[in-house]
Amino acid sequence: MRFTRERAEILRGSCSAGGHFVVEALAKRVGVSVATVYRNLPLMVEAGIIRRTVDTPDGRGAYEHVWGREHHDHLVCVRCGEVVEFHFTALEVLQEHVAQEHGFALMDHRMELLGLCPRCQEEET
Amino acid sequence: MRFTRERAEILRGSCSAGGHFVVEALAKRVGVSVATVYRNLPLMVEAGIIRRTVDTPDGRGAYEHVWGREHHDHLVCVRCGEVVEFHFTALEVLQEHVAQEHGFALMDHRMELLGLCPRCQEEET
DNA sequence: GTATCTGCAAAACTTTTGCTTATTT
DNA sequence: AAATAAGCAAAAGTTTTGCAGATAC
Repeated sequence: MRFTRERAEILRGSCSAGGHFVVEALAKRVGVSVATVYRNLPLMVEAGIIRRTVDTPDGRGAYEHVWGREHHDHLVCVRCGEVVEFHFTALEVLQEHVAQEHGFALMDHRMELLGLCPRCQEEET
Repeated sequence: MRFTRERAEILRGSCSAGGHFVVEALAKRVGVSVATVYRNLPLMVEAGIIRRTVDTPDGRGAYEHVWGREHHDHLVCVRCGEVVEFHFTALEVLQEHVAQEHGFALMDHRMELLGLCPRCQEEET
């Protein structure tokens, strides 16, 4: 496993822009081909540096950089698309509880809360 | 908004097979073109009859029928893909709490717990 | 009868892959 | 030097769309 310029760029690029990205934009931003990004993403996901999120309403894969960051989940505004990160330990404790109740060994989770952000609620008049 | 044979088939078909489906399979099963399924899904999602889930590890859109069913979320086995539905009110209460804390008007959520199902844990020897 | 819907085939996109050239070690 | 990685371009998939013919109302 080599440490190439492209991999360095992908890592660096995935940190900026709030850590959230879609493949095409990232590739363009850091000047690496999409093929290379697509080939490397699974490795980085495997390595725990990046994880796949579910943020895009359209079908595109969205990812985020999680290297050295606290785990968090997302609040997403269904109107304007704003994404707010949150972390709430009690939720995770209950998730663990549910998993155990069903005999599952919990490894990860994905959670998105969908609603209207404060700004869009006002415009909702 | 007309009630066509195709729409009836899509609704009927979305109930069977455990209520979970991907578009191509549903279309084939009920004998309706994929184009028609794709055109109708958004309407049915809007109507609250169907919702988009996140079950497929590959990029395909997965859906489930939720008409008259209790709300639930999913435990997914990362090895064999088994899906178990669960509902745990306390989790939802906390989600509402988190949303309010950020000023969001919560409308929906998606949650998947990923882990190893009991059977795959045994084989994990 | 007319407005709405369906199916087909083409188009638009996203993601994967084969192969050649470049680069890391 | 050898083995791995990148880029390009083609391929494989999924989802969307234009249009002609069919259908519900």
